[in-house]
Amino acid sequence: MLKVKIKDIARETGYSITTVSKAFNGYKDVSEEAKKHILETAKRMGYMPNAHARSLAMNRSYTIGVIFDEELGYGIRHPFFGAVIEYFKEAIEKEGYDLLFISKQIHQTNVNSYLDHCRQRGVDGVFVPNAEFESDEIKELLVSELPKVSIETSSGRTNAVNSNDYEGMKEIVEYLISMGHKSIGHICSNMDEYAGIERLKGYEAAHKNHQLEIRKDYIVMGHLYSYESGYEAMKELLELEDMPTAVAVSGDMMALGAIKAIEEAGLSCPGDISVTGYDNLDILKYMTPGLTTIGQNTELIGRKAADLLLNQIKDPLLPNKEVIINTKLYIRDSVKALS
Amino acid sequence: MLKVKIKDIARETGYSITTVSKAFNGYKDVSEEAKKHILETAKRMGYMPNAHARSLAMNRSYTIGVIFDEELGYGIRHPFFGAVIEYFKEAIEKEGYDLLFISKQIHQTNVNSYLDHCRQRGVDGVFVPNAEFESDEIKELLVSELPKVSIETSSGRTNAVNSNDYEGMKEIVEYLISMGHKSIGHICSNMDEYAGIERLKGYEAAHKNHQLEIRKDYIVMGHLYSYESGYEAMKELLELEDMPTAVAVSGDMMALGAIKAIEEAGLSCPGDISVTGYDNLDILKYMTPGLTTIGQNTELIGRKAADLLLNQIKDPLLPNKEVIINTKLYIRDSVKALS
DNA sequence: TGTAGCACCGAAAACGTTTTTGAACTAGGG
DNA sequence: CCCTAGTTCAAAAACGTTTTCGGTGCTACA
Repeated sequence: MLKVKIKDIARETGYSITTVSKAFNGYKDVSEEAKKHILETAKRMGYMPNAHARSLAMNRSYTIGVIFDEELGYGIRHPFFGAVIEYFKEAIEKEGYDLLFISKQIHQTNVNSYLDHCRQRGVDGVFVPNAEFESDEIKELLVSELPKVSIETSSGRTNAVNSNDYEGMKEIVEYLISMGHKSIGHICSNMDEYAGIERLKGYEAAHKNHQLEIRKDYIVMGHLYSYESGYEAMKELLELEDMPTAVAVSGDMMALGAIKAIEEAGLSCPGDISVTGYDNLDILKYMTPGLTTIGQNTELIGRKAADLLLNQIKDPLLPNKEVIINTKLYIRDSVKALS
Repeated sequence: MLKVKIKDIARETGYSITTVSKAFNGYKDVSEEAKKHILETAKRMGYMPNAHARSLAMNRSYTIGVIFDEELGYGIRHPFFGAVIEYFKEAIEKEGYDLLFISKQIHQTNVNSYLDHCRQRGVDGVFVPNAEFESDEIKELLVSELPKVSIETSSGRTNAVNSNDYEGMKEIVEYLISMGHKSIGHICSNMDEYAGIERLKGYEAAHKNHQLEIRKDYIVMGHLYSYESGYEAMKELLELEDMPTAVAVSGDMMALGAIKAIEEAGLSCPGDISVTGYDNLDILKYMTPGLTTIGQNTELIGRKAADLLLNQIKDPLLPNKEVIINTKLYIRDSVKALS
């Protein structure tokens, strides 16, 4: 009852297994009549191909593996990567692929590597959103022969899609400058990651472009984009004799923490100190003061990543590509104009 | 080079294919010596089993499908379901299963049903977080023979894990009452969903318990938990001659919208009107006023769902179960005590 | 009439496993 | 010395497809 297979349709229609299979797969050497007959009975009998058998025979699974390790333990809930993964998923689904989450464990096998797991599952390609989180595991994967695409890396080893973090931070700092700010602090994120490095460079570039001095003591480290680290970092800045009039923060959560610190010190944002964020979290538009920030185009990033990967799957000889997606400045109320 | 298979190990060790396979799968009829020899050469040669071949032979894929349709277009980013899926994923991965997202489309086949897709992919079980979103597609799936588990349903057709939405709303409304409030509004969410219905019941139960009148005009509909719908709903309440002193809102985003409406009317929360939310979004703890709300235990929900499903996969005769997970009240500053 | 080409079809090998069945051998008990 | 039971192994079928290769019959053309 359950499970009708090609053989059943062959028997029912009188054609051979070969012909039935061909009818499904668009081969030219099957007559219109046969094709119609086969397709109809297939439908009537509720036939559906067995993906495992198919993958085995074709060495092709129409499955994309996603490998997502990150330090915060957010997993899928990570506001940036979660969004990117969602859009990536939508894009590959449109092409008939399914998304498979690859874990380190695998059933009843002493395999403990992402790469092994991918090979075992026979995925057609891999998506590594957070490739910067460089365990040996990930490295091994990145140098493998599998078609793959990553986000926020730049190495030539993989297809990559990056946010233009350099320009993004440069733009928002120049916006601060245009609003009359001359002493601008920077709360940055981890310096072992693409994003953190690029954003700091952008901060510095904006200063150079406008002949502003870059002060070491105005640059303070945050950690993992957390609210708490933003709060602590801001406290450091507040202790300075000549505090900055504005702070460009490298993440929205950190910016919120920074604002909290400002308010606790009896000051106000933007009244006394202007603050900008980075990420454009969904929730921001509902908060007061509305945080001026840089938004990354997660939708385009996800879609573009899917593009690159799918293309390379279709044509494995395609060289790796890197594309850069522009960011966008969202102006709200957390920056005061200085006269 | 690439792809070493059982046959290669058989040739290398001198044992048969059968014995090699058995060595891997813990069969008793292979000597310790043989087993050791086989395992060692397998490791040396970098062997890994082909999951597709395995699935084909065993009719078992160690893959769980997740079907997630929701009306907001958030997908994975949905704050509640995203979290549940993440914890579910972690739980099944621990048992050696992988998570496969099931889309409606499938490669080169005119299949347009979730159920078909699941069968085609040969998943061992299905996770349907948002089963309440009842398209025919989903219904067809829910009555199928596949092991499955859902969230926020109650039908007996599937294993189900539910938040105790009834008790949750009852608790927070009773908290409002304990703070001296006697006229309490309710902004509710969609009435065609489990959560909306249960929460309204909880609101009413709290009133009955304390002999408070339930006023029809105090209950106003929100839509899809959106900020905007909360804003609009609150405006309706504000137009009443005798406004409530507190409003129990059925979702945090709607609550934020409600607060916005209150402030726009020149009133303050909690000064003039107290507001409570539902969901305990991560971001809330960083906002002012801190929203008093009910948190759902997404971690436990996800883990429990995994439990139920995995158990039924191991023993398909197991009857469907429903479990209820308790919620938790988070008291912050959006409720004023009335004297 | 012979032949080249075309349209249609099927046999069989291949994909890489698991699992059933039974064979060969060993040891132990009578 | 025979029989039984236990241990270790291998042959082969099965899982459900795809794909290569060759075969048949027909048409058209020289």
